[in-house]
Formats: sequence, C-alpha cells, structure tokens
Amino acid sequence: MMSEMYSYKYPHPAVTTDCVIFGFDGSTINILLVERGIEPYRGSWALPGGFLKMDETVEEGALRELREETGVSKVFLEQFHVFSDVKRDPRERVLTVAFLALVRKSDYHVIAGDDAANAQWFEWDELPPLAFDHSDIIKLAKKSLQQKLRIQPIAFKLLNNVFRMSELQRIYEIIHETTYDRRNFARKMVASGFVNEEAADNAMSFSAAEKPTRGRAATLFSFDEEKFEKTLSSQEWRKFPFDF
Amino acid sequence: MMSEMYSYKYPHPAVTTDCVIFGFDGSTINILLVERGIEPYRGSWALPGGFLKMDETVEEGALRELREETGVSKVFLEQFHVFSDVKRDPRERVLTVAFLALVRKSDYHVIAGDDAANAQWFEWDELPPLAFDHSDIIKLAKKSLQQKLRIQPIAFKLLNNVFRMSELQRIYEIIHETTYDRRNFARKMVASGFVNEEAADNAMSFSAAEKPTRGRAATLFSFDEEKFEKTLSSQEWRKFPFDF
DNA sequence: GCAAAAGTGTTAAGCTTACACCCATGA
DNA sequence: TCATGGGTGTAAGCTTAACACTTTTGC
Repeated sequence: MMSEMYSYKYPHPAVTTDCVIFGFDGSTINILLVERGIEPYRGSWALPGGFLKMDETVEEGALRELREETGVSKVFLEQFHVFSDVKRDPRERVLTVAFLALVRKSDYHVIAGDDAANAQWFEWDELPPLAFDHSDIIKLAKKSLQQKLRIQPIAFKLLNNVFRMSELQRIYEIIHETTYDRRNFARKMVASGFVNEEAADNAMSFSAAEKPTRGRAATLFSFDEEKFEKTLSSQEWRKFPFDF
Repeated sequence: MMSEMYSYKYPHPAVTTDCVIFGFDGSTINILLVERGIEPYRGSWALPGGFLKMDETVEEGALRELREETGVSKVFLEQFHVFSDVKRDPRERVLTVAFLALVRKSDYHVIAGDDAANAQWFEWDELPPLAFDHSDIIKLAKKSLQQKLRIQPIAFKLLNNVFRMSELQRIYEIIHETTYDRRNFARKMVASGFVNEEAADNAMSFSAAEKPTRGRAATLFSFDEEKFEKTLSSQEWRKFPFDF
C-alpha cells in the first residue's frame, strides 16, 4: 500500500482544471455541463474538468480533459482564475485552475466521458444547481468573458469562419447585456478594417452559417485574423477597434 | 522520517505564490525583487513568494508573503496567471500562482525576509537576470497591468489619496508606452466625474505627494472611489471612463 | 535668470447616436 | 399575405486631438 503512495515533506494540495465551455448556436450562448457519475456530488451537474497530471501544464491538462470529453481540439482556451477556498472540495484540499473555452456549438459533438454520466448544453442564464463552487466559477467566467470581449476580438471564436453580421451583433448584445442599432454596429465593425464582406460564391463554399428559417438572405462576413494579428504586433493602433 | 511525510495516492504538485509588486515613486514604476538566500538560484534576484499553506487560499498566501517581507497590509493584490511548466523548478514539480500588487512606493518599507538575502526596487525596464521563469512572469504581469488599466481604475492604487495630475498622467504614459497632451488628459479625467480637485487646505492636511524639486506648485486631485464603486454597481454606464 | 512644472481655450475633424422605410424570403 | 430578417443614409451632438504662450518656483 505504502509503495503506491506519493510522499512529500510538506503537504501539497491537489490541483484540478475546470472548463467553462461557451458555445454559440446562432442565437443563444450556452454552457456545457456534465452530470457527475461519481461521488462526491454524484448526479449533480458540474463543469467538465479533472486532476492535473504531473507531466502536463495546466493548459495541456485542460485541453486533454476537453478532448477526452468531446473530441474537440482546436478551440480558444484561456485560464482566468484559480479557485482555492480551503473547503471547496469535501475530500481533500483541492485547488482548481478555471479555464474558459469558446466554441462553435455546431462543431461540438457532445459525448459523455469516463466520470460523467451525461453531458448537456444549458442556456447560460438557465443553469441547474451545480456541484462544488462551480456556480461561482461560472459567474466569474461570464464576467471575465465580458471584460475580455472589451479588449480582445474573441467574439469571432464563437462563430464560423463566415458569419452573418446579425450573429456577431447577437454575441455582443448577449455578453454585454444591451442592444445596438444594426446599422451603426455593422458600420463600426466594417470600419475596423478586420471584418470583411465575403463574395457570395466564396461564402457558399464555406458552407457557412446555418440558414435562418425566414427572411431575406444575409450578406456574409469574415474576420481577417491574420491582418489583425499583424496590426496588433506592429503596434500601429492605440484603441481596441471592437469596443462596443 | 516517514512519519513526518505527507502521502497521497496520486502525485500532487507543489504550489507557490509569486508576487510582482509594482511601486510608483512619482516618476518611474519599479518592481520589488529579492535576492535569494537559499538554493536553488541562491544569489539570483527573484520575485517575492513562497509555498502555499494548506489552511489558506492563494490570495491569503500571497498576502502573507507580502506581509512577511514588507509589513504592508492594505494593497491592491490580484492573481493574473498560473505558471505550470513541468520543469520550471529544478527541485520538484512546482506550479505558481502569480499575483500583481500595486503600492505607493513611499508607503513601502523594504526589509529582507527569511529566505531573502536582500530586497530592492528596480526600474521596470532595467531588471537584473532573474531566477526560475520569473522574467516570463514579469513580462506577462506588465501586459496584464496594461490590459487591466484599460478596464479598471487601478492607476490610483499607485498614488497617494491626493496626487498631482501629472503623476497620474505619468502612470498612464509609462504603462501604455505613449504620451498624452496635458490639457486633454486632465480634461478627460475630470470629465469622468471621479477625479476631483482638492481644496488647497484639505490637500495640505493629507501631507500629500512629495514636492517636486522645482517648478510651480500643482493643484492636487483625489479619486472618488466611493462614487466610482456606487456608479459601477448601479450599472449606469457602459463605457469605462478611464480608457486612455 | 533660467530651467522645470503647471496653468489656460479654441477649433477642426472624426466618431457616435438616433432614426424609418423598403425588400426578399419562407411559412 | 404576413411575419421575419436584412438592406440602406443622413444629420445633430459629442468627443477627441492638435496646438503655444504665460506664470510660478527653486536652484
């Protein structure tokens, strides 16, 4: 028994990663939760996450958990806070590094993983009761997302390469809990120089956004990430161009 | 020997906190470093920090280290990133939660603590070689400070209650690596409604900023934090008023 | 007296906001 | 045919940026 144990001269906390996965479906922002299949909090909904391995960084750990649970590999993933309340886990001292991930919901095939009985998307303002301090984590994730949106063009991470302006606007409106004038919004986005109209035929080949059920066909746009990164690193700008 | 050890069924990383302490002296921003008195990296400069105790959150741990090293208790202190490279510490797997602290340099009495042979302020662009990955930590701390300044009024944390407009401007200019027109800067600050001119007699009683060596006496200002917090929580505003 | 810090206004340009009607499409 | 989503322009108000000379003070 003792030979299977890991011993240290001083006590060490356990470390986990937890992931708040935001997905956009064209009209609402959702969060992916798993139903816990093991104690503690068996049967409760919780954030996907798990224990850090000794040969991986927290980023690698979070990515691994994500892959194990969903098969998705290329997503925006960023740590935003460490939750370290001494009693946040009833088993032992566990400190968690919380990440937020942004995905196109349609890219995402939800599958229940090892320790999860079930996995499901929830609208971000209609969440079930959650295990551990996961409500706190989500609350801060939303605030963090709001702040990041003001200084990074992360809305595009929630969209396909090609999208309708109204979808982009929707994301801004949901996250910032406000509304914008359609014309003003589109004008400012295009004026940034990084959001371009897609030629209609190009657009098709991207098999772009899901079609809305009714209404006139929309112009499609794309975000020129390459140009953005180049401009960013050349420090030619002072003001963030997406500060709605 | 074995009885003094702490054992776990699965391996746990060690966890430390490290603190990037920014201090403003009226004209430059400085970072507080300690000279390590113990191995590894004995004799190198490093960020103040240390191992997390099991009965404290990372915030409490960072505060404790800060207190132990300097005696300062009320400072702005905020975690900004977890550094978790597998080999960042040669001894064992150590993951560190990095904090940034903002202090008025004049409030700060530097004393060398237990594990530190020496402690000293360095101008933030003239740092010595550093232990571990502490250069990376500082690099990110500066970037993080820059981003936070765009969405939180943290510049005031570097100043006395009462300050000259030119000092405030200096902070913005250093952090954002640019210059502003004095008149435009002051006008915009005052227009925010949270930066008020102090009556000259009041100002005296605060024994405010250090006097500059030459030049005309300056009007003193203060930041109305109470009003700011109230406005913030009542969500009466969309745009951050200090976005220079 | 001279160097350094700070006081003081105006104008032009640009950006933001508010606002309403028509068209295309699918149910 | 009607409900929904999308296309389109302009004017008023506000914010920003650029700009120079004078006063006070300590050395």
